[in-house]
Amino acid sequence: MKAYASRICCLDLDTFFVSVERVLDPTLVGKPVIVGGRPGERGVVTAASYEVRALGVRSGLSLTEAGRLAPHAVYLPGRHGTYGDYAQRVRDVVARFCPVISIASIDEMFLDFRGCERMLARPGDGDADATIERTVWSIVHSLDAELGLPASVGIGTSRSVAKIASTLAKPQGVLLVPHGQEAEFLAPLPVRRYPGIGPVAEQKLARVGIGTLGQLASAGRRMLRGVLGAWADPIRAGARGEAPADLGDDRPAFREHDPEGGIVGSISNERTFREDVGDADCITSMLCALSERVCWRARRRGVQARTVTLKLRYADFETLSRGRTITPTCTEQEVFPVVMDLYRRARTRPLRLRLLGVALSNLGLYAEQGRLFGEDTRLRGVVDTIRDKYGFDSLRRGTATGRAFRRDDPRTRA
DNA sequence: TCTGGGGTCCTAGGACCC
DNA sequence: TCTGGGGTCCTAGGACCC
Repeated sequence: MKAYASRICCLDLDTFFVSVERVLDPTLVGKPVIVGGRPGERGVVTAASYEVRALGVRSGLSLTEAGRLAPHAVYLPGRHGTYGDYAQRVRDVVARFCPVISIASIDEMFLDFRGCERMLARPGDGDADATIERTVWSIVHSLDAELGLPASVGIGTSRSVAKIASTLAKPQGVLLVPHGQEAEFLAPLPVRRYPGIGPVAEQKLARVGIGTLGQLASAGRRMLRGVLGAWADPIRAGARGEAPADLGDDRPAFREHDPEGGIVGSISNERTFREDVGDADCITSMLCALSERVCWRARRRGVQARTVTLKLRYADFETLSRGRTITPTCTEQEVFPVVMDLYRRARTRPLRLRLLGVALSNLGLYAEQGRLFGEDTRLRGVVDTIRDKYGFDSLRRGTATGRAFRRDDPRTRA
């Protein structure tokens, strides 16, 4: 039996948040549903059912605009903990069919069937592609039958092709791009379909007369480098269906750690105020809460951060960030003062604020250190235990000011 | 009609060191 | 004293994804 020609599958859950809401409340089936908040609120659509997509509502659209386009839709605030639980159930189902899974996001994952030939093959299968397609349909049917969640799958020789195929397969379909036909498959598609080409790159390409992936594939190398920079070669190769140069395809299935032993990634929390804020106490309180939250998440992951970054957005949407590299930490006692200092340096305009954010990056493995012992640590251990069980918001710090971290302040005791 | 929140990755300039 | 280049780290910002 011949081996699979580097078969990668992209499994994407259709309108995932809406689908979960419909599982929990079947009366929503067939109705126009928008997840993200209520019209008029500050925020955007995070998921839109097909019924409202027909009206022009897309995820990312402001709720105000959504309210104008679809005033009679059912608006739901969203419950991300629940969506996360369902995402895990989906992964459990998929894992029964495919041992190598790479989680791309809450509603999307990549499956690699290489090495599973003997395990999957059935007498009726014509060839390897038929085996894989049949297996993928089994997954789709299982997700539907066991969880009530529709999914679509694209199959190809690279992540990019598989991903594009999965979007074309919707709703609840499977699309396989045969090996050798990638370029042909991609050629008529607009460049924007290619993962990594966003609005800016699309505009740049449009200016030099490139609108489709076929045009991009046959564009001159030098000219393309002038437009896209270092991106040009890998994207051009991808558009030609050349999998080895395809962006991101050499990524390991799970990238928890980098080669140096550090932890890849960052932890951030940010908040847009319901109304723009100028009050100093309110700002300090928010920075305190954000510091506390990111540190709690860092401790849960067992990591410490070497970089703390403050994000600030003024009422006129001007956005800036200020960061600092510090001795690795995962405690708000150390992070909050840095955040406050960064804030004082960043806040140069008297204009009210729209958003504040705190991010931890440059993460490393947690090492219990001497300075972490003491009453603060024990208290934090208790607080963390409760929060791990009931969620971060089960406990709130009883303060609205920056004095929260003074050791002698009784309100510090959560 | 203003534009969320969680991320990843890349770029580019300056500091600093050899 | 002047003149370098290369490498790495730090910082800020931006494109992009879901």
